[in-house]
Amino acid sequence: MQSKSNAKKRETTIAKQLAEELGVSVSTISRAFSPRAVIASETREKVLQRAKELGYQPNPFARSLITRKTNIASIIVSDITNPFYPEVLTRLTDSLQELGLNVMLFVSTNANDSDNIVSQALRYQPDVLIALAATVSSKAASKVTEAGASMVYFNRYVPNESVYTVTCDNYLGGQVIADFFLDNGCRYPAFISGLADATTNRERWKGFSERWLERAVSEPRKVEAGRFAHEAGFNATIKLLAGRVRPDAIFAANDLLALGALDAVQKAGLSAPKNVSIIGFDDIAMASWSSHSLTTYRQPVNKMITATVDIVKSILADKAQPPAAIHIPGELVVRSSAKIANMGRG
Amino acid sequence: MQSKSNAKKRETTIAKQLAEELGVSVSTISRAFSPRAVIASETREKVLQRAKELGYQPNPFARSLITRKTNIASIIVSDITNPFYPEVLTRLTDSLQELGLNVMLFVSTNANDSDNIVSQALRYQPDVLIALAATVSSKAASKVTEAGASMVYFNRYVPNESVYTVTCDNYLGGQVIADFFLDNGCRYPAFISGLADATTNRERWKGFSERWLERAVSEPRKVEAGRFAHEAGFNATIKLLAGRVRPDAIFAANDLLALGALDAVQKAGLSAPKNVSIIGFDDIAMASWSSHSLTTYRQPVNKMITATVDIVKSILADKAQPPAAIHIPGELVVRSSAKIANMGRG
DNA sequence: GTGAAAGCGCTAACAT
DNA sequence: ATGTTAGCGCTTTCAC
Repeated sequence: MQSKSNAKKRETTIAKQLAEELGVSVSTISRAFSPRAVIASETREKVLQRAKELGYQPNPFARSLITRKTNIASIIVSDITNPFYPEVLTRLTDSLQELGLNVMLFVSTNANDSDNIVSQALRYQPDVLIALAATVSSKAASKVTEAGASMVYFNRYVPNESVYTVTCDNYLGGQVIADFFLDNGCRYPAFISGLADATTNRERWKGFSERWLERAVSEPRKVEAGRFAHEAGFNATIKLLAGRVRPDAIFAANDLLALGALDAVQKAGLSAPKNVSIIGFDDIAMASWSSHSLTTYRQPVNKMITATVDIVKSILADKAQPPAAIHIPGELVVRSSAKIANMGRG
Repeated sequence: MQSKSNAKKRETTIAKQLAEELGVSVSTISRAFSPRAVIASETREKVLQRAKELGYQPNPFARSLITRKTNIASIIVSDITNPFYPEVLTRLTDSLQELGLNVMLFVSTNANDSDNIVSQALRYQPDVLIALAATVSSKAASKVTEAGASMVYFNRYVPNESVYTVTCDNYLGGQVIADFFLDNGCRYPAFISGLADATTNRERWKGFSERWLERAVSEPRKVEAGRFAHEAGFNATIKLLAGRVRPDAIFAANDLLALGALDAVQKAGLSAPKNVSIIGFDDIAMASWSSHSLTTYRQPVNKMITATVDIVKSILADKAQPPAAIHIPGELVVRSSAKIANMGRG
């Protein structure tokens, strides 16, 4: 049957053609494409130019079969409904591309799947793996090290394991927000928790509640929204407002939850910051829209990406770098969803 | 220097080990992993099980070097600030994974780059390329065909070229929105245009303006926002409202623009739908939030993804499938940002 | 500085 | 049903 459409038959490979046409050997062609190979620069020029005309580039599969470097970075994400991540994903990919890495993308839809997805990713022997907002089981994590690969966790922290981690300083963020509420006269704080297991969620709560208890007697309430989503934040807040003591300060584990909280407050006939102050976490684009004007703790995306890329570079250079956890401070962006006390000047 | 960290030295390859241990040849190992190869099922079982224990999987590079199938799908995206696309990206990736394809991700940051990015993608000889919300030059497009690969355009239309295209029926959407405005008594329509070159943008405007002119005498105004972004929609609307004749109906080329328009209307001391009706396009998650409650034309994401995956399947099965353009109708989701006329019943 | 030869890990004829 | 052989497209010793 084999119709004519099977274009790739036997055309003596472009590389060989090229070699013949230029009167050199295939090795020379190869050397022309290896920046560090010894070759007369004129020869290289000649080869490279003609190759460009022909649209020839060395086959990366054949190449990595022998070099044992794939130039592949695998990014593993779980479901990214949070608008914070798409930007991170594209910018990270862009940066990695500039490093000469090609990105393979793996999404793990349900948490159970993550182990599976990791071994899938490992098949391509990536030079480096990056877990983006994905929680990876320690079983899967050890598979990675077994395979001799390195993994960088972006915005997830793996406790008790020696791994590369880049996160915003979530604990500090929680503290800063507690301070802000306290400094501005709030008394009855509540925390809306997103994905309970996520380390981001836990650290933010930890910083917030610990700082609060250091400075005040009241204890922050905590309500589980279950997910990082607008609707979840909305529902949690409705529940919160129906309680006996209405909170006057709500810290939501991320902006999506906080925006849900804002809507719930309005739905309840109240308003922020008049009746209740609301602060989120991330500083996604929507937070600054005038319809929301959300006070939030901004994640230092640029620095986080730079730090990640630096780690990747060091891994590429020498796998023996010791893993380190990097926590980068963000900054509180004050908008109108949280009240500011009238404090006398001077 | 070569420190000990260079874990991969010479361990006779797992495949050979396996073969020896099981007393079979490497070909048999290979056959066990080829679902359609002839091999005794017991032998296969035996191999597969032991392989699993050892964590062995065939090296995809070596494999595709000979099979000339890479099992790779390359997705090319441009900057995806529109929250519509992350979801598409992850779900598409997920579906492709289920098909046994691995996804390579390429982002083209500035438009000039797109040609470059395409040839980058082509190096890996993907079984199929998918352009996601990315405008690819026809030069780059022909490179793809030259390389014997197939490309599917998601939400972009390439005029005058025979390619695989899956889009929402943008023209129809524009018409439906014009009809809605007209049926509900609007008289002075305006269109907020996003990325002027994007085919989505153009088709929506075309459907909208043509239908309007069919049914009414007034001609829709059109203002260029330049990008698909909240701020751009905001600014465009401010300009629009400052004009001599204030529009009573605004169709924004996508939801992000429409949400910006909503904020601008409020900023101007007006309100939707009282003073002006606003309709967007996409139905992103935020559109349904009570703080926005945006009437919008919903893109049939599920169907669009399914259609794309179906095309990919057919390409995988036989490259000679004739290219086709698929335009899938969406549906108008009526919320409170656009007024509904009191029309008598019965 | 360059060519010849070997071989990366695998699959696909061709035997048996 | 399985083993043997050849070779995918490249890089890398090793000669020269």
